[in-house]
Amino acid sequence: MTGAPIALGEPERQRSAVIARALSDPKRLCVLESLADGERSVSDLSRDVGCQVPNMSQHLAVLRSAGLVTARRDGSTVYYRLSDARVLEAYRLIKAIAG
Amino acid sequence: MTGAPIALGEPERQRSAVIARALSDPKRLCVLESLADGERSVSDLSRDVGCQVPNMSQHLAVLRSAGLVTARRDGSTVYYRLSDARVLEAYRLIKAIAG
DNA sequence: GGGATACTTGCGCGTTTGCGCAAGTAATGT
DNA sequence: ACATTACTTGCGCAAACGCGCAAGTATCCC
Repeated sequence: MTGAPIALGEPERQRSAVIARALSDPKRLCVLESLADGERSVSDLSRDVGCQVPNMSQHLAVLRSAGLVTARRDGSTVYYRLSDARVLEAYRLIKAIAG
Repeated sequence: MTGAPIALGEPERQRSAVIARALSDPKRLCVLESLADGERSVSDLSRDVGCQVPNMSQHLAVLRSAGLVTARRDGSTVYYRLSDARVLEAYRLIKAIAG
């Protein structure tokens, strides 16, 4: 027995929370918008979003560990792309709710 | 002119970020699940989720200020309900992405 | 190997978050 | 008025976040 009220499905809620958290920063949303057109390098994104490269790298790490983006290495540059079209779906829905 | 790269649509991204942030906590997601069946009082939710009443009140304040839930007072008890069906839509999408 | 470019990681700092607990407000009943 | 129930708000603290900056790793070219 659990003892706790609604322990069932907790790990699933936890993973959902991680995804929502990844979406909870304007710069990261900006990244998703840029990636909507296709894959981009870290420096491209850094330029698009308007932040320093290390900062962008950290934001991408958050998105990546939430499973929202995927990295592909080509030579010395790393290209990121959306790992799932539903991510944009979710963002659009949230924007719609935001009105 | 802005000077900053992608300043356009920033306020909209900000509002979207606030909504995503509201969805980024397991207990708050749990609240949404409870509210999916209809309105519930603060103490009901506190029991469902398994936390203290003041803590629940704070979580509800986050959801409310993000515009995801609405409060209705009946006598001394306050009932909360989802303010928009699309909120559940968004949660379902996120769960789907979480796999 | 040496140097340049592209990205990641570690560190320090100020801000925000979630929590428990106490105190405050609001409405009901006696 | 007093007590009770229902909820909100303030406070203090530990943990997490976002950021800038320096240092590290990786890849390419000469």
